Amino acid sequence: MSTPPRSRLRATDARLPLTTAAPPEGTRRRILETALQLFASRGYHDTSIRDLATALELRPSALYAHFAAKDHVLAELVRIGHEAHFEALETAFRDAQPTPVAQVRALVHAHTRVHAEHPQLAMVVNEEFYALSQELAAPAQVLRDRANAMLMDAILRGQAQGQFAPLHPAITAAAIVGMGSRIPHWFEPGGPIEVEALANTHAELALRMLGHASST
Amino acid sequence: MSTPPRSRLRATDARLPLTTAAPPEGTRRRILETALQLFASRGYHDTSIRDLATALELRPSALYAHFAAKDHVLAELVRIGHEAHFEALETAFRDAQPTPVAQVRALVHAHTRVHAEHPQLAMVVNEEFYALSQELAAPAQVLRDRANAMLMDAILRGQAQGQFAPLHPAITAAAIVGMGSRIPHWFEPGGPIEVEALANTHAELALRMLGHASST
Amino acid sequence: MSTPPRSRLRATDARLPLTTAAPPEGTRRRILETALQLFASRGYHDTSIRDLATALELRPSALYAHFAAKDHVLAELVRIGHEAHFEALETAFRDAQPTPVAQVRALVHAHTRVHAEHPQLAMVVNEEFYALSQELAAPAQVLRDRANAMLMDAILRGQAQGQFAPLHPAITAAAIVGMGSRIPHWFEPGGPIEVEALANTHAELALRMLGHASST
Amino acid sequence: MSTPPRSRLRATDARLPLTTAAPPEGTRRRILETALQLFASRGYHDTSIRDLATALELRPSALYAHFAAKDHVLAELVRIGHEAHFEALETAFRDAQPTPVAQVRALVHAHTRVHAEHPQLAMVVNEEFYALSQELAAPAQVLRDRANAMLMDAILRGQAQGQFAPLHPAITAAAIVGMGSRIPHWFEPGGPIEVEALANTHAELALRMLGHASST
DNA sequence: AATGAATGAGATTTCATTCAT
DNA sequence: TATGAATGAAATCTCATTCAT
Repeated sequence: MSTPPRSRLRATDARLPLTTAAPPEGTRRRILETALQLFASRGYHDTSIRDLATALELRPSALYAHFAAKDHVLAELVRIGHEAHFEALETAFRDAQPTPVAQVRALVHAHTRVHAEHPQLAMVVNEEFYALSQELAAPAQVLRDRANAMLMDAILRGQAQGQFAPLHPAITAAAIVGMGSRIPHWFEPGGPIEVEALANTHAELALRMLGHASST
Repeated sequence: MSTPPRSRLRATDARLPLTTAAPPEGTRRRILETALQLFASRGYHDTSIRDLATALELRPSALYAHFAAKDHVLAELVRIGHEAHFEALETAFRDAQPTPVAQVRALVHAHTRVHAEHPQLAMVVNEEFYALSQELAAPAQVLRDRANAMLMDAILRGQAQGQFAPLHPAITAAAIVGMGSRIPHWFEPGGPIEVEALANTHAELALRMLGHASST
Repeated sequence: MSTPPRSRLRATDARLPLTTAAPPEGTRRRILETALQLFASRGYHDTSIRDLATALELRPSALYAHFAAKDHVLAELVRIGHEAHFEALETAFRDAQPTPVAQVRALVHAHTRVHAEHPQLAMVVNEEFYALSQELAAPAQVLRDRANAMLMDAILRGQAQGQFAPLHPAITAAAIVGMGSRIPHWFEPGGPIEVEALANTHAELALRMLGHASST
Repeated sequence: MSTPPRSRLRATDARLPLTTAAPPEGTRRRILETALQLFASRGYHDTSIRDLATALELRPSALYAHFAAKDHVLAELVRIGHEAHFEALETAFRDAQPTPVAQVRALVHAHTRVHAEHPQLAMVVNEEFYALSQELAAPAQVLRDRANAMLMDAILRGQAQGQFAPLHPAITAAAIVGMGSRIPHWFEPGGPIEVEALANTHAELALRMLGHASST
């Protein structure tokens, strides 16, 4: 933050609610909500403890009653984000018809919804993840790998069963996952595009990329 | 950089050459090359002038004979990156057959090549752009908008001519552009995937997303 | 301060008390007292935050809990000085007989006392005022203008009533005011000249300059 | 100088000619003229070698072919100022009738002229003198003391001869000298007051302060 | 006489954090 | 749970100056 007036934000700086994976109320929750907003719009390294305290109308030292250090706040947000994401994918997968097409559709739909409904969390999870030490990032990394595996697994089963004709499964999977990651960079909640429409469109785009016949 | 031992990097920290849009040699060029590497792997705000000077085996004050301020180094990299990107797209567009399909294929191919051949520059251009003041970012923003317009224009012409059946042109364009932006996050130059293969695959994926008939 | 050994001081470096317009006690008061001494003897621009912190047996960063920036310390001293000066003049004017002669005598007497009793504050107020931005200097400028107006008004009334025969009112006013401003450059508190004697002498000199008949 | 926009100047920043005590032409002269302007309006410590070089359209290192160090530039200006001042006083004294009244009138007239015609030099001589080490200031200090002695001597002779009735010779001398020193703080060359009128007025004010009978 | 590149010291200020209260 | 005061380290940047050219 600091002195030079930065007018452009990376992401919306609206005050968005946290997911249910966060603590329900109290100062700890307020800190997380405010940090989320600041980390998303200015970045972790460009947000100081003083910026955070100022936005909370607290003194910097007060934060240390709730978090051991600045990076623990980020780690908690990253954890919350990954848990919300993973749970959404797991639920979608469990509720889908047990076919690769249905599963990919469900996974991409859920992946998109999470990114569009929680763009700040998605921004922090995707862009500020690398500011964490390996130790603090580890729990999130596990979920990240499992989520990717779910999608890759469905793609490969679909290919084996002849429903998909991917040009290159790994490249295509990266493209599909990336479609979601980019959402907070351009999507505006409350704008002209509905979250549900976006999720459906992304699901169909994924199937098109995979060469699924009926998706024209 | 700071204290906490960060083992994971955001992008390759290999020493990659700059594009021809950069100054040919001398200390200014060395500063840009080194800054590119550091900004790409650790981020602009997590790279200090001291880190940069140390990597260059110079004293911090020596940098100020070449750049007025830290953000001017970033601005120059962002400018170089956008110019290289824009020139690649322009050349590809000019050399392509004058049909929407050929043009989209050429644009996506070029877009992908630039991101895969200059992943550090792509990372800095895409992720650290927001650290610049509006004033310093303005020249790059112009090129960014023009590049997006080139693609969008080809998509809409293809749709009008019946070669494309996009589900939603704006969402699809964002997905296509985003495919490139994500490359430095996962693609390793010199790894198992060739740049040319990646570029061709992305071009075909784009046509599939646009619902181009023969791309199955 | 810096390297070159400066042996000569501009003003006494004795530790003089601040006026009652200053905060009564605490670190903020200590900072102001020490800054006053340093700014008066070495000048604002030649006194670093480190010099100030060293003299206070504090770390430089500790000062920022009390003042937002170095120039805010100067601005506060300038404010205190102007308030003490203006109040002294106002009180003297109020308590004087309502004749121009008595008023000029009272104003010059008070003006002189303030400069002789607070030579460091007078030095900082007169010589370092220009180091402040217009914004920070504004409150002091208002008092300065009002004080000058009080004197000028009395002079012009005395002239209109025939008690004064000034050669040139504006030049004479500048000379009278300047007599006070020069005090910290030569007057030594505790030296051979008493403050009260100096104040009386300056008052009579002012009346002589104004061509007041009985002042021989 | 530096970043914060300082709008108020201590003295006129017009480009005024140097006295004949300065080198006649060439870069050394240009440096002195430009330094005079900057030191007078912003102060010695707030003017950097870079500021000076920039104003001269030279590189900072070029200055070192002409002056050994920054303080040598100031010392030279201080020397020039004191020589011009002392010569003016000496000439005026020599040409005056050999009476205390005529000598005081001549000395004050010359003292005033020098300050009014060279306000920048007067400002630097009076306010930045203290930035010099004792060694560099010594030659100027000699002239300063001799000039004060000339005036004090005339005053005491006039008192002994009954032409002056000073309330306190030392205080009065300080007031008379101070009248001149204050000139650059308020007097504007080319403004409504002529230099000659100012010099005459100051001379009469001095005689009034000294209690000279006919000066009413 | 002037330049470009560099330096070592130091400038002001901000950083995350601690600790007594 | 929060505060005010303080700290040590580090941030960006400027300083006067040097030196090879």
